[in-house]
Amino acid sequence: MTPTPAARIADLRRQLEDANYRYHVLDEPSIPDAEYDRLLRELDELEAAHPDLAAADSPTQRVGSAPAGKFAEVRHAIPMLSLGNAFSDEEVQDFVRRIADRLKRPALAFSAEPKLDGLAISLRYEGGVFVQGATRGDGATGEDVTLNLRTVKAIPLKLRGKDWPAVLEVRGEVYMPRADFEKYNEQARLHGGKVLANPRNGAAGSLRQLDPRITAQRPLAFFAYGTGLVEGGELPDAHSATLKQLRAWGFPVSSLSDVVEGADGLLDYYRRIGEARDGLPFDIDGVVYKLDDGEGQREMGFVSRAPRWAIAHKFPAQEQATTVEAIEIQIGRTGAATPVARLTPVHVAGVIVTNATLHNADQIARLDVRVGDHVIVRRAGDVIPEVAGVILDRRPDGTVPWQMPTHCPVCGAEIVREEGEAVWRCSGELSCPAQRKESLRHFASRRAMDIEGLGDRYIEDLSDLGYLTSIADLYKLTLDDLLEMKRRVDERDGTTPETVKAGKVATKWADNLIEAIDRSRTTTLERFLFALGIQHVGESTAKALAQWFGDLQRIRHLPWPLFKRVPDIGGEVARSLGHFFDQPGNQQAIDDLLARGVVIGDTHPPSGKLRAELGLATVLVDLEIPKVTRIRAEQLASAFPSVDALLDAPAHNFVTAGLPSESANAFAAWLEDEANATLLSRSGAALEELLAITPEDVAIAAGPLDGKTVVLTGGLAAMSRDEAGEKLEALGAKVAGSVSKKTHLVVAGEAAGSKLAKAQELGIEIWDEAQLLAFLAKHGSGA
DNA sequence: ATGCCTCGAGTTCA
DNA sequence: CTCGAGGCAT
Repeated sequence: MTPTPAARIADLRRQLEDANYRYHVLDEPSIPDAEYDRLLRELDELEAAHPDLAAADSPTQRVGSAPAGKFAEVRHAIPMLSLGNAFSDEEVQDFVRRIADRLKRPALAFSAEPKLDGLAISLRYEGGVFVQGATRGDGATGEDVTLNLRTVKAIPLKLRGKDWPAVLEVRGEVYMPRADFEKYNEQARLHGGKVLANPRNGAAGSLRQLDPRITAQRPLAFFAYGTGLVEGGELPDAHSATLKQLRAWGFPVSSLSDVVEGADGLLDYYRRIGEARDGLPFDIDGVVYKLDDGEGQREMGFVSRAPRWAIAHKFPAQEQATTVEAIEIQIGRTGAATPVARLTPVHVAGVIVTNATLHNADQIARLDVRVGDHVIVRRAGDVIPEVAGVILDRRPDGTVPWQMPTHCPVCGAEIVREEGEAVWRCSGELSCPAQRKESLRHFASRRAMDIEGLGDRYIEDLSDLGYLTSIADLYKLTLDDLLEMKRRVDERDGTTPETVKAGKVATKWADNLIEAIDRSRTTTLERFLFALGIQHVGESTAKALAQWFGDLQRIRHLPWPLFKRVPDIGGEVARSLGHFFDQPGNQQAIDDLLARGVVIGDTHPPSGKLRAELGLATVLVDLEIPKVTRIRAEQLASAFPSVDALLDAPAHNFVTAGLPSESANAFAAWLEDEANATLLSRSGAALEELLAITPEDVAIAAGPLDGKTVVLTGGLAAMSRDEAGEKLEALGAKVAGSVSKKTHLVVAGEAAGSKLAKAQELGIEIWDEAQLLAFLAKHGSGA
């Protein structure tokens, strides 16, 4: 028999409330989401059909409709207190000692719980029904956000069980679980909505929405941690028992809450939670300790607005709010204009942060960071601070969206962006002092020419005073130049000249620098190529070029298409190389370097592999001639004996060679261009030259690690990672920078991080340092 | 075209 | 370390 509507409604409400309770309080979902939605819809329809049976505490009534004009003020009957903070073990021990002294009791039990990074609120229940919710505000007065809080499913609209006080105020924290925060932002980004800065701000912003329907869209959750006013009923004396009671009434209470004894117990709890911190589904900024027994609490009382019986023990902050004082741009070696936020200094995770990169203009636009904004700076797993988001609620009036300047702040040249690229670049090239300095810095760096002692300061001074205009000038510097420079810097800055102060010792740095420069004169081809700072040519590409071509003279005059024969060099990198060597200034610099004594020690003939790769057909393909595909190139190569024959041939001969007229015409048209014809001619000549040389026999002794890809991570004690890499390469291994499916072996040193985790995930063989050393020793290259 | 996998480039602070 | 993008395999 069908139940009466009233009975069905009551049944549905009970089922839905129960599902809510199991989901949010017990953390044990009892019915699938779809089933929950179906029941909710059925209840909604029944209530609509029977308005007389509607009720404010029905699960359908969480989302009201009309947006309120603004929030009313709510005076807290019992103020919402703030807590004292402890940042060190000593402060916690002091806290415990103070209580023990005053209460004359040595053994003290504390209720300890994680301190959620959310928003403190107070919930008022009358007769077991939720009637009002308010923010903490200044502690005495908050804002009435009842309608918004009703949408938070973890907050019961009606208490469970029985024997609840006539009036009950429950205090707790509204927060946004991390996973939901990520999911929400992903959606927001996808649909161009507002991205939340972090979970805490997400929760705060959501509760302050004037339209509860918006709040209902936000994934908010709640934990209860205490009570306020209680009338017409009693709560247990101990805090831990109160939490238990709250849980029974239907409030979510953190399962991490615990009762511990004494200072040692507290500190142990702190460490336990600290270790679990990263794995928790929500953000916490510390733990809270409360004296567990109520009588003791009453005896301890308050200081101003904080209880003497409780304290918050904070973790070092991973995130901090600060303000953007300016957004400046920095010009890199390649001219890349990187915006950097100058911040009001803040402590984040142990260091003072004043700068944070904003990556590029797109990133700024995405976050909409403006000068004057309050922002959140994060120093997460890694070391480098970043701006995680903007606190829009606190944006001052009159800010304007940031825009990339049109001209370089250093040299005044235009700042331009290549089609489809994310980075803007200063077009000043080497006429831009910033780019020149960065080139010098790169040239002198450890992995390039390795000039010890030529730090940023000297590069700055030497180039500002005109001693260094190009990298080649380095090898022209004399001791006198350095001393003169130093004297002029002292004069300029008004500092006391050290030469006068300390006599002979002060010239030591200059001697050392001259010697370091001298030492760097003897180098390897790969270091030299890397040091030149050619765009897209890093260590790895420089090494490949050195191995394949073997000689700077060959490389510096090579037409760009031939670079493409080297694995991992494609059109972009090849063109970049060609462009670099086409600049007379660069060729001059190379001549100067060689003339001033730079010696490249490891010149050798091109590799045999290169010869195998070379041919007229490949050159034609590499030239990227429109409509000339591999097949067409091969037809041309077999019909014409040489490049010269191609250049002399009339266009119709291409058709005779077998090309369709479309390709033949395109090729002929391409050849019309003088520059193309020259490039083809030069490529042909280079090809013949290379083929004429007997290639180096690449008889590589079979190493134990041939064909294996190895990744090094973490710190090693016996040697540096670079050294270990060299030794592994000597045994035939390819040393890669990141772990992927293709990695065969990961060597994990001290404090290995994400790469080790990834290796474990992929089930890749992992060695510790001892295993590595044993292996190296066994194969004759011990430490 | 699409989706890895690498490499290059840029960055902070003590 | 992270992001962007070049190179290459599918």
